[in-house]
Amino acid sequence: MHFDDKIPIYYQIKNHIYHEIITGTLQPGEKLPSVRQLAVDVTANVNTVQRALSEMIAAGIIESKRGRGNFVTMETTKITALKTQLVTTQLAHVYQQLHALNLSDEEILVSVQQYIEQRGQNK
Amino acid sequence: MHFDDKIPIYYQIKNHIYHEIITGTLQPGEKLPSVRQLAVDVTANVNTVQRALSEMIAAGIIESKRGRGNFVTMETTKITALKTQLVTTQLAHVYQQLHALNLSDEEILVSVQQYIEQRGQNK
DNA sequence: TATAGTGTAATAGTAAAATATAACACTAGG
DNA sequence: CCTAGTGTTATATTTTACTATTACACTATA
Repeated sequence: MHFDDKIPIYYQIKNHIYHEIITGTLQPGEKLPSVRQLAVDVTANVNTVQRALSEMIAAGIIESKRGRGNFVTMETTKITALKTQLVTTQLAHVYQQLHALNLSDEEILVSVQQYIEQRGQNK
Repeated sequence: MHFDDKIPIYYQIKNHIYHEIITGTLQPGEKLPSVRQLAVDVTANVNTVQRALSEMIAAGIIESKRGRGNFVTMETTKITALKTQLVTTQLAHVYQQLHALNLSDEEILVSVQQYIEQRGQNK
């Protein structure tokens, strides 16, 4: 797995798994790979994976069953809530950043639109 | 200055000064505060500030004159190029993230629009 | 020419993340 | 009951960013 060296690995692992849950790669109730297997998958240490998992367990997205494995929550409301939370975080961040670069609300919207259009052409 | 503990301080300082240059708080050719003063301003160490400055110097945005101070480049083309580069980076990042959350191009655009609208109301 | 202000760099120490490794606790299945 | 597979935890070590401190190099000016 590719890591951004400006962000803690455990944090990136957490985000990675969250994405898999939200996109349905990991279904509600599904068992995750074992922590040892996950460590191999993402090329990180077991303790680092465990730290990521611990936060997801604390957030109620993952349920841990000792001796059996880690499972995605069956409460789909939690998952949709997670998605909106992540989306909002992203929007707030980019808005704040572009605003700090002196772009008006209108300019922000247009720049997003243009980025998407231009991106469609280069494909 | 407020720091995000998930991102290196020197990196945040660099971004902070870039923003000041782009918004015109720091004009082309203008002298920056001394490294020691900057360290006080942003509540960080001189070496950390210096690391941020070094990268900006390497990027050609800041010119360093030993014994005199650090100065914003007079080449305004470099500054406008920097702005577009920073904006594009932000757009690419948020697009990639939202796309990874399974949002279509259309949904991304709408969500940005809604975020801005809703934000206007809460003010 | 002396001095204050500037950038630059080196050293040593601290803190946090990540690693390697091992051990412990529990579960399921043969 | 034993064993393999699971989560959990602990220890020691390494790495990196950051800090504190000091020293050096250069510039302007009183």
